[in-house]
Amino acid sequence: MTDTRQKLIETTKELLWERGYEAMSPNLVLERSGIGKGSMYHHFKGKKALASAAIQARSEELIAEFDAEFDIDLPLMDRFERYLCKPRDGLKGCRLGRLVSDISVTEDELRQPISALFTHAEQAFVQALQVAHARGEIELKADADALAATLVASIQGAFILSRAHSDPGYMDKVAQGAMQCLKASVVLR
Amino acid sequence: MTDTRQKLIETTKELLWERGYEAMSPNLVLERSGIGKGSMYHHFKGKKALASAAIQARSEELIAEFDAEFDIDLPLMDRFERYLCKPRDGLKGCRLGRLVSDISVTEDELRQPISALFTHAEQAFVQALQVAHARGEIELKADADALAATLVASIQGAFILSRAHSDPGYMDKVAQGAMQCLKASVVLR
DNA sequence: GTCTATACACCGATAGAC
DNA sequence: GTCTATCGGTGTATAGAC
Repeated sequence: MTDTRQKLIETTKELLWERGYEAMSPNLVLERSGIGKGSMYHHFKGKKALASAAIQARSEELIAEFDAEFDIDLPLMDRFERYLCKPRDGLKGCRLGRLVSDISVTEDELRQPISALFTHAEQAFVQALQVAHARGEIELKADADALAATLVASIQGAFILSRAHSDPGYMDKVAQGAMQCLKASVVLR
Repeated sequence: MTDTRQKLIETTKELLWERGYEAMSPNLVLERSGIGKGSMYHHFKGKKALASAAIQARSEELIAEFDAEFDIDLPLMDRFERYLCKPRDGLKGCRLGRLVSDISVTEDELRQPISALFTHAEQAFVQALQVAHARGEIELKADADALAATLVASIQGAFILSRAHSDPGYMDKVAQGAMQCLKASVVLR
């Protein structure tokens, strides 16, 4: 059934988030989903194919989520604040970003959908800044490309700090810092 | 010999950097170092103890490295620039930061030396900003704590983006962005 | 399509000779 | 202290009945 396939993907998404690629095993997926081994290998060639489908699905999901939150009719700075300061569970890590530490992900082409998500966010930020600038609404004290990458990086780094210190409060702390930096770098006219 | 012990730690540091904790195995350490299994288990109780020693050593090393680069007699902004823009191999990831994605690291107390490194850097940044502020050398447009955390997070995030895009150029891009943000947030008087 | 049984490699760890 | 041999467990994958 396509239902079985979907359940395998959902369970794999969960486990990749919790444990990353290396520490996630097909056996765990089967145990948690209650699906049998034969079913899994009927739908997917192996662990890598299963993870690939899950990562692809997660990427599409997060891109849609991003658009719903950022690509919206609000003043520029409100859009950034909405994105930067939205609630995130720092201790769990980024659903996709956490995976790039796994050697099997960066070596294979499993990283492609992760790259796509970050590219999407960066481009949306650059676009928003450039449009506002072209309209004469803002003056930029920083390069739009570099600023966009830095904002995305800040959030990813916030997850790292949260997990390192085992303190979810770092998400807000960094979000505040990033927001203050952004306000200092973008002069409204 | 204490030499064997040291070689085990050095090899483990390398492998933790390359593969993280989950994907690093004692067998790999032994193979690469040419040391026998019995030796390893003579010096260390097990994989976790070996990794713990390696992480502890790496943390001390990176703290010393940080001090040599940042805690230095230069103008404030030069010190930040020195730290933010120093050459880093983005594709390899942060020698310690990359480990917090591993569930075994964050669950156990292996994360303690990693937390210590980040705390050290954050406090040094806060200290530097506060001293300069107290001396009336700068005016701060952002909270020092939040700014410090954001700078550290940016670098960690830059590693994530570099690996996700498989593009080492993101290290410089984010460093530039962070530097511009910093300059916009810290007004020299 | 789904299940159980099984194969085979590797993992972390131990035993015991030297 | 160091080595080799080996253990029990688990990971990924396959076989083959239903």
